[in-house]
Amino acid sequence: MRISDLIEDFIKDLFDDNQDYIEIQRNELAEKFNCVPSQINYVISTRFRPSQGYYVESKRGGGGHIKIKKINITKSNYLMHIITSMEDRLTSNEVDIFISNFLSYNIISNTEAKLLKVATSDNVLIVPQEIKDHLRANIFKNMILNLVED
Amino acid sequence: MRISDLIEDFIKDLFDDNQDYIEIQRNELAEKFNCVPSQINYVISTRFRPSQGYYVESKRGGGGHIKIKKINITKSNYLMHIITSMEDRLTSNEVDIFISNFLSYNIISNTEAKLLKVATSDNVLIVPQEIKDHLRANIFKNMILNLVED
DNA sequence: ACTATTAATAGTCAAAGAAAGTCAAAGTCA
DNA sequence: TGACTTTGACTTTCTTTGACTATTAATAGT
Repeated sequence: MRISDLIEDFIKDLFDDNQDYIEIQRNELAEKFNCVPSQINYVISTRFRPSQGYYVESKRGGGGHIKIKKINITKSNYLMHIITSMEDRLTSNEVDIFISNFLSYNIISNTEAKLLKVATSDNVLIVPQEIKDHLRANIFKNMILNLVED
Repeated sequence: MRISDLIEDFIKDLFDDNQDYIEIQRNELAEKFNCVPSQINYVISTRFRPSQGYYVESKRGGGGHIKIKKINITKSNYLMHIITSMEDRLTSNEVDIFISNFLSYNIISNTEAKLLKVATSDNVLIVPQEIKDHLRANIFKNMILNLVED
């Protein structure tokens, strides 16, 4: 498994039920995973974006830290937030993150997750590169929209 | 025996009874068989198609891999039969008919029906007419494939 | 107290690395 | 000859690394 994935999982595990935010120290975490500190930034910027339901703030200097907040949600709020803040292009990587977030928030079922994943996966969308990410975003958005009311 | 056949057999042997999917690394496998990496793609695209009961996804970059999922056909002959006999083009009308049949046989839930419908609907598939029905068929097949085992 | 300096953090960005994908040409075989 | 297979050059995507920058807190000087 990739280091970035391990770090992602580690951070997500830090959230327990009552916490809506967690704090980490970049260097400490980097040391734990034996990577360069900037890899933590990479993980955060690819997996904890606002459009993925997270809000991040940080402080430098002594006692500095990175604070990651989960946006507070009901199912339909959350999905609507995702839809409205989503770009009109999506890579399959981004979709993966969305889906894993949806699952960890328990707002979709495993079957629904699979269907979302399949309908937007690179192998299935047999169209030219230039339009693939746009098509993917469109399919994804519309599918989610249909999950909102359930 | 052809190299492609050997690779095919090798991959199929990786599935043992409890696994429903396996992961390979393209370069590693190519090395094992002393062939160019792209031959792995050839094998996958000719021998592990949806109509043959396989679903494939992959990831590039460090830690990348190819994941092949095998559908357990005995569980749902009906859907598998549909998939194998389906043309590689589908109009949205045809999709509607399939879906309503699935529903009346209680093979899929209402939510699943909605997701299938949306992901293949004309408005959502923003691609040129000439390729729309083909894309639709591909999405539909792969989605159903992933419903087979639930 | 007020300021200057140093140490402790975190951020940025681009290059290098590690996979996998594509496509078409060349080869093989019935 | 025509379908299938093999090959390889080129492309794309994602991750890892590291040099350099920016900010803040702590500490030392005045």
